[in-house]
This record gives sequence, structure tokens and C-alpha cells, in this order.
Amino acid sequence: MIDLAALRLDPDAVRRSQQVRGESVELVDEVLAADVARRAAVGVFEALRTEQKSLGALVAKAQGDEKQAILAQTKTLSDQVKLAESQLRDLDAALENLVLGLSNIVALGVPVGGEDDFVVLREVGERRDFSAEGFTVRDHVELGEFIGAIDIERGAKVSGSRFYYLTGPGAMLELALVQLAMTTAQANGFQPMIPPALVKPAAMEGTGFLGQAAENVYRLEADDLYLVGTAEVPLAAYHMDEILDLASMPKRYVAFSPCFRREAGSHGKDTRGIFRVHWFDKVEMFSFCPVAEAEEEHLRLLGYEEAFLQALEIPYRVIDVATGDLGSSASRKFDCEAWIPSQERYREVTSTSNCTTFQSRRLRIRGREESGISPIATLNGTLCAVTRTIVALFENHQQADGSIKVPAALRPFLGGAEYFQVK
RNA sequence: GGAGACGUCGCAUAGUCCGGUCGAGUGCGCCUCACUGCUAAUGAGGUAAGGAGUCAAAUCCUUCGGAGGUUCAAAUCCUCUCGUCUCCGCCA
Repeated sequence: MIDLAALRLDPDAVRRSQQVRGESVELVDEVLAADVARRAAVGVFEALRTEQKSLGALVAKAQGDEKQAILAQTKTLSDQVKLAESQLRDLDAALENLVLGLSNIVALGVPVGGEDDFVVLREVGERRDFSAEGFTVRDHVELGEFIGAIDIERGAKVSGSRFYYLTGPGAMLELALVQLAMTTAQANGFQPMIPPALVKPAAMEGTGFLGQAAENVYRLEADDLYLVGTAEVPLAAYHMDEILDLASMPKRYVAFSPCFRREAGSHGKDTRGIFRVHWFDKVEMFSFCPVAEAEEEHLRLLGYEEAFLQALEIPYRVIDVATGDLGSSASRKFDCEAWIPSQERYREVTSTSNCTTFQSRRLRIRGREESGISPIATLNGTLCAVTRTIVALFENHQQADGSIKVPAALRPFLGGAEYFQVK
């Protein structure tokens, strides 16, 4: 939710932001009109209520006839107050509804445009030349079968399309990746967390996933709970309705959690393998920090993501995501895209967003500073999305015989193994 | 799943039976000032959030887990709901 007071002061800034996102500009004017209407209703209600309260105080003191006279007066007033209150409530809800429809204000410098208008910030790592090495690239599905790490057929048998089993070395690899991610993050000052993957509507709404992204969220009708698509949700909502001490910030958390995504609207996309699945596990970083430090924090999260990919010796590039592809909560977003040899292109493996105060306003998370109490910034970043990391790792480290080299950083978590051998 | 107790301003609690003077007392914590060579101790004052309003104030409104209801009036009465705790049952 954006800052209504700021919108009042500078509606053009919001109009511009909506425009470059390709979203409704008229909504800004609807919000302004609803705001004026609401404030008028507040005035009416408060005047009536003040009168009611002062008469009420007289009732308490008065006796006999005098009391009866006041009671008669106050009865009609009571009806008026009730009416004014319900009108105010309606206008409040209407305004709230409209404001929630506005996306976060895009940060300065974000490339303008759609999905393909990102800017490449850098390419890191060396892409292997497999033809020079004298063999044909295999994709992760084939490699996973060779070493007995992924069973997609049985995943489909048991759970349907876009499900899989990690088996043997695949299962152990997930744990190794998670261990590496969690331990490095902890060393970097993040508090490890294992959060609930099932959350109440308030948490889902607060993080902004029931807007544009709603169709991709699993909902449990019988219990009115949602399956999270990322640990960002329970981490952001962790401090819901709290006022954080300035001295305690930035608060940094790293969580391991399953992620569930309906993948509605992506039929036919990435149907092979485990690149796009309905469920995967992920290690996610999350920061609560003062607004003034948010940009710096964003680069820090990006740095950790890059360091992780470097540790796995996976070539990647970093892109500055364009305005039209940000998602409603982010003011800026950087994606790390790993090189996928079988596809001969870069694909998203991690992503970090600066949500400024957008989420914290919805979740009522504030910080107490010298200057007073104000919303704080929230930021999130993927440290390791397990399935996509496995895809990139298998493909980039494959050997001519179908075995896969284990990057040095992972070996301590895999009993020192240097290769996943063909079974 | 069954039985019971409880949810009040950072923490701990009073107030709820008998509705109005309770947005709410007390202790602790915290802040300011005074006293003291420093600290401690002591004394005085202050100390919830959101909204309307204002240049800023003053002032006003809302909120006593949440949602409804009764009433001229609700922390207080009624209903539902969520959460916590205790006991019993069941269970990874």
C-alpha cells in the first residue's frame, strides 16, 4: 500500500509510476476523490459523536424530568450517529480498496518497458564450450536420470504434472544446498528460520500476493488458509502489527521453506523437467530496515545471491528488471539468471526486490526512530531456489560420461564427494 | 476432540459481578528535570497507536484480542470468533 499522504502531496509521481508499469493512471484520481469524500464524512461523524458524548455525560448527572428531556434528545442523535458511522465505514472501505489497487512507486532509474526491456548489469563466470570439450550437452532431465537424482515420471504418477521426486543423490544434494545457503547466511548475520508454509489471509494479503498474483496461490478452502509461494510471506508477516526498535534494525532473516505455485497461465511453458514446478523448496533472505538504508541493503542481498552462485561455479548474469515486470510490491528488482547450456540462454534462478514501505504499510510494521514512528522498508532475496539451482548445477557441471562434478563449496555437505556418478 | 480459566496502554496487573465521573488506576521499565564528586538511591513530571484538524499547536474522533448485538450510553451486558494456558483423550 502506498502512502496516501504522499499521494495527496504529489499525485503526479504516482501517475508516472502507474504509467510506466502499464497500469491504471485514472486510479490515482479515483483515490483522490475517495479521499476527499472520506475526510468529509469523518468531519460529519466526529461532530455528531462529540455532541452525543457530551449529552451522554449530562444524562449521567441529570435527574428526573431534566433527565427525560435529555434522553429524548439523545435518541434521535443516536440514530444520526449510527448513520454517519456506517457511511464513514463504507467510504473508508471504498478508499482502502482503491489504494490497495495501486502498485508500489517505481524507483528512479528502473528501465522502462516490458518483460524484455531489462538492462543487463553484468555477466559473471565462464560459460563452457561443450563442443570444444568434445561432447553434446545433456539437459538436467537426462542427467538427473543418469545419476538417479530426479524421478519425474513417478512425480507425475503420484501428484500430477510439474511434480517430481528428488531421489538418492538428488535428495542429498538438496540438503547440501540448503545447508550451504543457511550456514553462509547465518555467518552473514541472518537469523535462520523455519517458518510456516500455511498462512492466514491477512499474511497473504499483507505481502501483496492476493492482487495480480492471486491466481497462482493455492488456497485451502476448508480452513481458509493459503500455501505460501515463498517464505517471503511468513517472514514479512512475522513482525505484522509490531513497532520495531530502531536499534534492532536491520533485522535480517533467512528461511528454508517449501514453495507452492499454481503456475496458472504458464501452460506449455517449461514443461520439461523441474525448472517450473508446483512445489519446490527454497532458502530466502528477508530484511526489515530503515527506509534510508533500503537501497544499500538491496545491493547487499544481491551481493549474497551472486556470491552463492559463484560458490557453485555457475555462470550467470544480473538484470535490472523493467518497470512492467516488477510485480506490485517491488520498487526495484534484480534477477540473477544462470546460464542453462541445454537451452543456450540465461534463466532466472534468484531474484531480489526492494519493496520500500509497500508491504510494511499493509502489514502495519513500523519502526521507532528519533523522528517518530514510521513505516520501514522490507526487502527479500532468493538465496537458493533448490530445483532451479539443481538444473543449473547439473547442466553446467556435467561431464562427457554423464557424471556431474560437485563444486568444492558443496563437498563438505556431501561427504567430500567430488562427482555424482552415473548409476 | 472433551472440560475449564484467561486475553486491558512496553512488561506485570486493577477495573468487568452492580453500564455513565474509565482512554482507563497501580508497580516495573523508559525519558526529562532536581538533588548528589560519578554511579546508585531519592523526589517531581512525562511516557499507546491510528485518524481528523493546524504553518505548528490547541482541540476532537476511534481503538480495552477480533466481529456483531443490546442501550441514549459498553473495557463492563449478550452472541459468535480467534488466540493463550491447565486437565483429559488421541497422535507424528
